Amino acid sequence: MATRTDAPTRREQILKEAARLFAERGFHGVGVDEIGAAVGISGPGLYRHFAGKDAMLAELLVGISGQLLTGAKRRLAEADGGGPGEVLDSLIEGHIDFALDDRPLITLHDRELDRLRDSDRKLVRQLQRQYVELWVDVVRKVYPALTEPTARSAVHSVFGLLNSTPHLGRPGSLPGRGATSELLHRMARGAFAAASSEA
Amino acid sequence: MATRTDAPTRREQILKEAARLFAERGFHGVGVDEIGAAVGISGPGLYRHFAGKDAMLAELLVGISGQLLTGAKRRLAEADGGGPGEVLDSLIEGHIDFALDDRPLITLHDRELDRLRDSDRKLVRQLQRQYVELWVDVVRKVYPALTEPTARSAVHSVFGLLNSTPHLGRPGSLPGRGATSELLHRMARGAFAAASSEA
DNA sequence: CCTTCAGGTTAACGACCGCTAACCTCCCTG
DNA sequence: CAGGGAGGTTAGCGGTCGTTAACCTGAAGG
Repeated sequence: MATRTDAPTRREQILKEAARLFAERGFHGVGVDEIGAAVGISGPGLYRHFAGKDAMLAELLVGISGQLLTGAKRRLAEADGGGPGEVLDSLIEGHIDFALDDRPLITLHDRELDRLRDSDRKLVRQLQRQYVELWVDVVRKVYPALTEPTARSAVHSVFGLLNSTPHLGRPGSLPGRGATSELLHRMARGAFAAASSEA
Repeated sequence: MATRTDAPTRREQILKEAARLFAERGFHGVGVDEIGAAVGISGPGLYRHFAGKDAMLAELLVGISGQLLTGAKRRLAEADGGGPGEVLDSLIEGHIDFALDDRPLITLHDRELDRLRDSDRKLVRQLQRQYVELWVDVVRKVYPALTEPTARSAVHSVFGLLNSTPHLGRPGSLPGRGATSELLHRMARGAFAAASSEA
């Protein structure tokens, strides 16, 4: 991934603001004029950069899913020397970083998927599924007692746990990013361990 | 709570279908005609039962928050003889039951709050806060090592975990309700325990 | 210096949507 | 058997919203 030191393009500004607004008020709750105003231009000016409102949402959601999957694959490759526990820790860390850095995107990720065109929705679903399966494989290596369907349920539930950051109040009310990250990490590991232990 | 054996009223039918549709496509994504069609009448007929579309959402969200809080208070009172661990188990069980039985409502609960009138939103937020504080108190009795802000973050995160049921696929793909409930329960306890353990 | 084009602008159209108005039809009750 | 209210219906109004059309402007390039 090229380190981006250059200023964000207009397209990127639009995507960022659109993500924030969609997350705050929902896709249908935000007008194109508002998105335009958020970047200093007016509504129809957006159409110089995107084919339509739907296209912005599609690019956002595909981007999120792809970014999550790509990051996970990279971490899997990088930590290949370590034990499975370290790989799982790396996956958890990556997901937490994403959830803390891009809260609006995390919110969108499981909220507005149905508004996509069929082809885009299928693509996003496929990327999501790959991401989940990647987690499931790692989790089952760390906790071999878990059956595959149970591991999948556990992974989804831990995603729910990690994605709870938007509900943790505005940054400042929570005890600092580092502490929050550590707390979430410990809880995720604890949840997996408990899922694996016999009833 | 009176045991309801009588048939659901038209109002209740409408609320149930509206909840399902709102959860599926978002508040702004559903038209009044669709809600009417879902109960066999046409759009404007709804206005014999509700002041408007907003009123349906308000009644749903206030109802959810109130139901959760009331149930939690009842469980707290009933299990007062037992240890704090049993009380926490009871709270977890109640929340899981609700999440499994009323998936659309759980989805709405943290998704459409901003569409409410100020007064309704304040009411819902107050009920939610009471519910959280009730959990925080119980959790801190079971895990005294937890500071209050940490316990609150942990509670929010466990809600995220328990509310993940809508993402677990349609009922049938998951290993049965009892097993799912037990898995979520174990994971929630494991997450709290891990939150409490030193880093 | 003229052209071109990227990236804006405002005006306006067409569709949709929440809601009201006006009307209809049972069913219950005095 | 009047009549009135509960619970529907359809027609239509008013506003909003996504999108397009038409036009403008400043900077780059030959």
